[in-house]
Amino acid sequence: MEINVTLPDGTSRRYPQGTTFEQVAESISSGLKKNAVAAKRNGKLVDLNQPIEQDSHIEIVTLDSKDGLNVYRHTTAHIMAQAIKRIYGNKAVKLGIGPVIEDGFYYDMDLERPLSTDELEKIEKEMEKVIQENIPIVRRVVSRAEAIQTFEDLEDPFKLELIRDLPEDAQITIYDQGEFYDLCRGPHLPSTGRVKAFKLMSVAGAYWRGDSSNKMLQRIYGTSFPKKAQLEEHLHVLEEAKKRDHRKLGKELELFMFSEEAPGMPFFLPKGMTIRTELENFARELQRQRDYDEVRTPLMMNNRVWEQSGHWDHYKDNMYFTQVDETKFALKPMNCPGHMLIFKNSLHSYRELPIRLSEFGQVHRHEFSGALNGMMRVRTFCQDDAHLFVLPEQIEEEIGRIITLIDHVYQVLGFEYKIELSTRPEDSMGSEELWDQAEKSLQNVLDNLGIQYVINEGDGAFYGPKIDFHILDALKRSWQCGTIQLDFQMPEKFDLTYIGEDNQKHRPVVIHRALYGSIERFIGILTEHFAGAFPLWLSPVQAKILPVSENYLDYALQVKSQLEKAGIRVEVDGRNEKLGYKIREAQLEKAPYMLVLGETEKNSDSVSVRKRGGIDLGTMKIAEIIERMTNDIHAKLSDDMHKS
RNA sequence: GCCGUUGUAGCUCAACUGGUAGAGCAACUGACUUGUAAUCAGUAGGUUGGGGGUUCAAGUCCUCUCGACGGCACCA
Repeated sequence: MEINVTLPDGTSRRYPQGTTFEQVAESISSGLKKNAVAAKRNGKLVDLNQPIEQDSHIEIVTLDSKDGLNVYRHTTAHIMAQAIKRIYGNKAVKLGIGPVIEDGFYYDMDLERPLSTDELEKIEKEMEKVIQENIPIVRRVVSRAEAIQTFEDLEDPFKLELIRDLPEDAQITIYDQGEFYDLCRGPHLPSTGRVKAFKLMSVAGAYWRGDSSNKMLQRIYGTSFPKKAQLEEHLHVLEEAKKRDHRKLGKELELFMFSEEAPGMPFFLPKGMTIRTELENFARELQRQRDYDEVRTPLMMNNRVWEQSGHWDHYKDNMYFTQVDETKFALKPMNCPGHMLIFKNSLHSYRELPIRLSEFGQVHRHEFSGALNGMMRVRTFCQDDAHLFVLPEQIEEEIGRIITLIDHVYQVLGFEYKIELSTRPEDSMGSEELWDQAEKSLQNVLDNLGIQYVINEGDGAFYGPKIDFHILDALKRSWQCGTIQLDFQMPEKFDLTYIGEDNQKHRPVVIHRALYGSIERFIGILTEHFAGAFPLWLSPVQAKILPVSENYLDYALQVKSQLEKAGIRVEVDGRNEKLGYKIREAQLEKAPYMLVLGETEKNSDSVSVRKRGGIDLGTMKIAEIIERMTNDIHAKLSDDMHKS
């Protein structure tokens, strides 16, 4: 009997019933057979060696596709599990789950003792053997009873738990791979010999099923690629990312530091502080133009404020407290309550709204020690925060204006970004109606502006839904920075009112927003994004003046003072060193401009200009270089955006 | 917080199985007076993160503790 097989391009072919996907691939071309790793039947991934019993839409999955790569990596994970069981004993290794992730795979397992990094090499060697043996990988459908029996015999509690949780009608499959077998949905490569390049990356602890009340298993991370060169390339990219690590660059470039005396709390060094001030002033100026009023509120307030706002209920475990004169105070973990108190400080007419209060507000949040990470995750940071008190009918327009503002900031810095809409979390405050209304408004604004976004279910703040901005850095990593949150709760909690046209009290709506999010973290992101070579306007030292010998120090200082008068940040390297040495250091410090001067320059009121990266702009008059630099500084140009 | 790794001079790193801490760079001093990515010589620099223990002897072994790193969990 023959069946009808439809291929992705719409053509259909006839095959005898029971023909395998691999045979179909072979019938199309031998190249396709060679590249095939799995197949799709009516959109569902299946093994190549499965027979086709009915008319189907099929697709041969090759290594070039994401699905193909995932199958390849998943098989690598099984090979790793097999190798580990060979080394440490079949029953001594209890397997958890071993899925594919972004750049590779991992397998969680319970072993008697912790694995060391040296042991990874041993495991890699054994994996190499498994691959050499080119063991066929065979799918086997089993009954629930058989499956339970199999893993009871193996004394593997995790697999038994997985089987127990499978739906009643689920088809249970086991993949056999020589002496090794594993509960698995599949599909897999036809045999172990197909894996060409892999590497085990690291071991780490991971809770069984991601639940911190469960046992901690050992997770082994690895990756694999169809070609050795691709693996090399991947490892190279990781190396490059390491070079850009903001913790390393922050130390080398003297931007910020950390001390044991204040874990997770950054110290800004003079150069880092310059960057921070520039970022703040940039935002400050944009906000000034958009009718924001800047304020500053206390770092700590009476605990009852936090009880009133709901922060205490939701976040007391992450707040810092102090007690003075019998009064319990809390360090602010957010700025909103302070701004609510400012709003309440006076009576407001509907004519005044929207009122936009901004603050560079330093907040403290007690993060778990294991969560800390350089500037990216800290225990104190500055939010470029603002709260907009608006009439209900002003919500959409105000949000639209904030979106435009954030877009402008990211464009100046050269960031692409993505938008997410986060909706009501489980642990939320207030009525369902208000939440629905708030979510609807945010959605409306985005839809009306024709903005693409994805919905992040249940990820909103406890007091309201939010629009999050995720920037993509130079290495295409995504970071949540800007945020716009719509809040009907705080106005209730603080009983905020304005006097309406009808002379009655009405409740305003609050919009929380941040452009950078955390300034500390944003600086960390910028450091990695620019690999420390900040755009001119952000550079701590914009020009480094390099006299060719000590004899020209006086002239160097003259030039310095002229540039300083023009508002340019300059340093003179007056040390008794050769020019090449000073250039090398200025380059390592990533100064955007190096101004070399000696006899010729001194006699002509000029400097010899070398740009960061070695581009020689030749000799320029002092006035010329000042004009060029001040123009670029004001235009906030990035290196790659410069016209000449 | 949990699992694992780790902590030596300002920085980057060395010191075999326990035998009394060393190099490069930086700093300082001097010589050279320098033209586009490292001039030469000399000097100084450390209770080996901190506490306790084992030992004739601890950077090295044990223990407690603090920090950092890689993950997990958490992330208003």
